[in-house]
Amino acid sequence: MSTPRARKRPGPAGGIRDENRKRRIAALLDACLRLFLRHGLELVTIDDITASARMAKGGFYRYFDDKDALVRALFAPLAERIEDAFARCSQQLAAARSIEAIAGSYMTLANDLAALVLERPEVVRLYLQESRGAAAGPRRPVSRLNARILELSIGVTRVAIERRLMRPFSAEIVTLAVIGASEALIHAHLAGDATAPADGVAPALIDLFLHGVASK
Amino acid sequence: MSTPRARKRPGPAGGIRDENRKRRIAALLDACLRLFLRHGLELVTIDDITASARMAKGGFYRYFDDKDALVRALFAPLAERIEDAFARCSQQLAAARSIEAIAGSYMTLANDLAALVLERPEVVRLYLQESRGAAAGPRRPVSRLNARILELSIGVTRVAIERRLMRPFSAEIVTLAVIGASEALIHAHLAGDATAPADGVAPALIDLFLHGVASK
Amino acid sequence: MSTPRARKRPGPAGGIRDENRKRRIAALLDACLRLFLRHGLELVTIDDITASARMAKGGFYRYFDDKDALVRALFAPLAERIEDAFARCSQQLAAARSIEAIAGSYMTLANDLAALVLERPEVVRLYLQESRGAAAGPRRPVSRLNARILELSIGVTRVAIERRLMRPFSAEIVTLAVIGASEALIHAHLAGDATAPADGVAPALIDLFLHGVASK
Amino acid sequence: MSTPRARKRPGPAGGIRDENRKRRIAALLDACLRLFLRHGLELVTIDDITASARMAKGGFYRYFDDKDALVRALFAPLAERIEDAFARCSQQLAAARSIEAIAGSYMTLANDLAALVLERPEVVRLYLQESRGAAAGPRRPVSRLNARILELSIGVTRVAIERRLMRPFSAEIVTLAVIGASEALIHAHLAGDATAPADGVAPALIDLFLHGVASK
DNA sequence: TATGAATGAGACTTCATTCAT
DNA sequence: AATGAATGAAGTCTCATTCAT
Repeated sequence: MSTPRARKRPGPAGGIRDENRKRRIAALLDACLRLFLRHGLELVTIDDITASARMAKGGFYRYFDDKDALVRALFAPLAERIEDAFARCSQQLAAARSIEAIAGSYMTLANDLAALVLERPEVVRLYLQESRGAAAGPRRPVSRLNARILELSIGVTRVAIERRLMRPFSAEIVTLAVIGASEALIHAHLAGDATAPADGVAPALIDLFLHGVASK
Repeated sequence: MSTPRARKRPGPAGGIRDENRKRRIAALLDACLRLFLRHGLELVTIDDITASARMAKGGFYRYFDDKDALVRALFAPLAERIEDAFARCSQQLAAARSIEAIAGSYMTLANDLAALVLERPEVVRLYLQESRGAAAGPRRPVSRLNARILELSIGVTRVAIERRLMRPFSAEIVTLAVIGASEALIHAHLAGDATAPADGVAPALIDLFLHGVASK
Repeated sequence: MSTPRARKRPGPAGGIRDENRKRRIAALLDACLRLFLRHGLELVTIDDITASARMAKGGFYRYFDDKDALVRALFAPLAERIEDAFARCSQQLAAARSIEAIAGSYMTLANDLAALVLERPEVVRLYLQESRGAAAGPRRPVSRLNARILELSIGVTRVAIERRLMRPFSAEIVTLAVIGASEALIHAHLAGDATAPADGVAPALIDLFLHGVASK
Repeated sequence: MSTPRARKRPGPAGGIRDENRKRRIAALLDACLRLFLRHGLELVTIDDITASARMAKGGFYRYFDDKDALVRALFAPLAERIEDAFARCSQQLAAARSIEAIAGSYMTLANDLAALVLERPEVVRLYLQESRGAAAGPRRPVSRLNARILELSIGVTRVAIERRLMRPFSAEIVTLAVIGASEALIHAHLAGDATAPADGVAPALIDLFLHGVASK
């Protein structure tokens, strides 16, 4: 999805220079992630980022063309993992012949995404923070990812409805509801909100969506 | 040296000057709402706003101290209406003696909030766009409103659980799920997203949450 | 030296309108004097002045073309009184035939100027505050007055030297020394400086300049 | 978000970058000194200064936080030299055992200050121009220096009176008179005033203050 | 006539980007 | 290759002056 500024890089891949390069890119991504979380994408300046990464301002432009490129690079691994998770689910769904196999496909997707949240909580939290904002300026790649997730999700939901795993709701409505609810819970959890419970959230949410809240 | 902002205005209330004043404030709020929706709070400049409202740059500062004040003014009516809606619901809940009365209280709340969405769709959409962003800069008042809504919602959810209207879920989990799902649907609807269905959303959502999606 | 904006004024001189006019001009001069003393000529805005005079901003421009005109009007009476005092002294000097008459002329000048300090302490203090500043912007009239005082003073000093009332110092040097010393003392006194003695300053200063400080 | 001002500079001290840095600071101080002298502290804008120093607007802020900091930097060497001169005088006074030694201490002070006037005539002239203005805005540091000089001067004057070098005048009065007279003469001299004599000013002033002007 | 609202030039300051060292 | 200094466009805000009410 994004590539650091292409230049002739001296030294062999994996050599000292290449290592330095990777280390600095990681430092920049780390720094901007922390700052973006606290202040939002727009208010953070290149100066803030390079200072936080303990490098000179000019260094930034060796690795990224501008803030947009940085944001793209920040979310690229997330986007890739998400694409992979949905692709796996779709493949399993296509191959599934039993109700159990279908349900299992969804569980695989849920597990893959949950794993992603556990592995990259900050990036996920930043995604949740920014994904609903206006698709302008440096937030554009985040908005694209948001739209893509919705698109992929509606796809797998349609299958669930077609296969009668689900009552015949509108796929869009169910998808938006599930995504909205999940995102709200994940966000509250990752934001360290005191009101956010930490354990048993996933089973409760699944129970809630499967059987509803009504007390009978 | 110094310039106070609020002064006594000339002319009678309702006179031409008072009218002008109201018209210009409305023009500013209108303009910024449009621009905020398209570009987000941070990227919109005072220049953009005054140009869009067809007034001189300096005019802005006669009506608002800065962008923060503008944002506060933009969301103040929304916040007030929301407080009122929850207050009404709380009063009804306190007075309710039957299950039906309790359920009715929630319907009242839902209707009040739905009416608000219909009456001020753009402000609501802007709220949804910005509410999850970092609580920094001009977005702070929006974040406050966001926290307040969660707080109020958890309050009414607790009652529903105590009164056995609901299976014994964690109030936080249910609240976050319902708010998240509702917001996602409202946002998709208001954003004019092609994938967003317009009609029957509310009943479908209620059905979904009450009885779940499981096909049996 | 300066005149309020010339306009056709309705009503008879001394009538109600003329009275109002005078009252408002006085209020403006009063207000600006207070503000100029505290903040200096440049930092005070028209807004500050009209607010302090409890009138609308636009009112200022009915009476003065701009801040320069205001400053001119503020110092005009002072300049006039000073011209008069020097003129009187010059006349007396020209008519003086005895040493005593000459010395008396200087005492008259000193008394006239001292009376001026007592009658208009604030304007005098403002003059002292601003007179040595750069002759730019609204301070120009003050600088002119400063130069004029020096010119007039050198004139009367020359006479004192010619008439052998004084040892043959350079008139410029003595004049600058006397003016400088007097201004410093008056300024310290008017500024309410704790280190500034209030009584017996004039006799001490005269003694000092006549006979020196040397202890013999 | 935020930008700290002072950082560690690259390159060795005395290297090209360090030299550049010093050259630009000097250019800024030079430019502002010229402009301040002509227009006064308040009327000179950062734009004027950077244009006059032939650098970009934003460059100013790499070296100074704002105009106040610039003024402080401009007067700092002067203030330091003045403190030193008074300290030297005080030490000599404390060690003096004879009338001649005491008088010599004052001559040392006078010579030190005169040397300062000769070495930094423009800054001294600016000091004289601004020192009596209102202690507001960017002029505050100048006012502080002014007060400090008076304080130090009164201190050394007291000694002269206690040691009977001087007739028993009020220390404040004599100090204010001497400072006022000296400043007026120095200012007239530095301002290149046609009426200001250049030579023999100091001896004449000393003679004047020691023995007075009276012709016998 | 009096009021204060509107205008727009201009001051201060920040910051993305380029570039000398 | 790395650093941070220079540039200048652009944003925030102020204020003298004009003008509608």
